[in-house]
Amino acid sequence: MPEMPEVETIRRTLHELILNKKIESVSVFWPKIVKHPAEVGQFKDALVGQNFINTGRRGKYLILYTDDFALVSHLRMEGNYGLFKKIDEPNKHNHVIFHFMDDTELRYKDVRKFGTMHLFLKGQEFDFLPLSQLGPEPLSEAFTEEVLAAKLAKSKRHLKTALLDQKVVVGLGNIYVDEALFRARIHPERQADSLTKSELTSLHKEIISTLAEAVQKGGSTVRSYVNTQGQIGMFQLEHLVYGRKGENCKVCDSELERIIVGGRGTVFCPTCQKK
DNA sequence: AGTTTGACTCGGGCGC
DNA sequence: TGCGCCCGAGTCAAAC
Repeated sequence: MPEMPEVETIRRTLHELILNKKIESVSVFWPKIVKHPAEVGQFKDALVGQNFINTGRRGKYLILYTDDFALVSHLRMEGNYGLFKKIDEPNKHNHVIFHFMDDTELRYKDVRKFGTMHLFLKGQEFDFLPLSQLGPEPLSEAFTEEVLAAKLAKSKRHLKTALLDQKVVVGLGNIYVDEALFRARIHPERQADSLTKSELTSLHKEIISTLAEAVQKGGSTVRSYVNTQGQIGMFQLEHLVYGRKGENCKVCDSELERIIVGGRGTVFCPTCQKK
């Protein structure tokens, strides 16, 4: 479940670990993870001799930059990276390994194997899917209330569904969308184009503050997530609704309900978030 | 064009 | 204990 705060935390902790590491070879044990280039052999060959020189993030995508390439990595549910000694015990869920010239290697671990990797020539990564169609970064100046309002005004979908659409704004997944909607006191099934000006103001503000706090707390550990240093996040302690079905609302003491919105489990407070 | 549906990716966990 | 089913997150293509 890495959403934006978890991916950002992984990026920050990974950055210093792999900076200036030179790739000697790459092993891919589960080729389906590599979506581009089409041939896994090209993926591996291209990276030989490359140094990791920077890291980036776009929405929930982690980007690892080498001298000539951009490796765009989506962690989906349980993907994660770790730096290990080559002599360290292997894990059966390590599907891609970047072997460095020294005695270390970067291991991509993914129990569900849902994650994806795309390798592009540096500078071209934003010209193709999966990065080419993404909406604004929620913690950037591009994400204004006006931009959010304009996108929602064009949509008759449920508000929650619209907010999970990465063309509207990137980074929100099932955890943070429920948290932001609760903080803004708006029902997840409100029609996206029905929000009042003050609701839009509140929603915009709460999306930003929820994500910013979550980044600051190192993300949310719900089941398996840890950062690259093996540390869990702390924002799950701040969750007001996600994973709290049947528990009492921390604001009004009502019992929190769980419904399905757009096929996604959704927890909200029927008193604080009226339709 | 906007929206919905389905496909796709799997192993863990649960029910029987 | 073992088997089979289903859940879950997110994206994208196809259908509507």
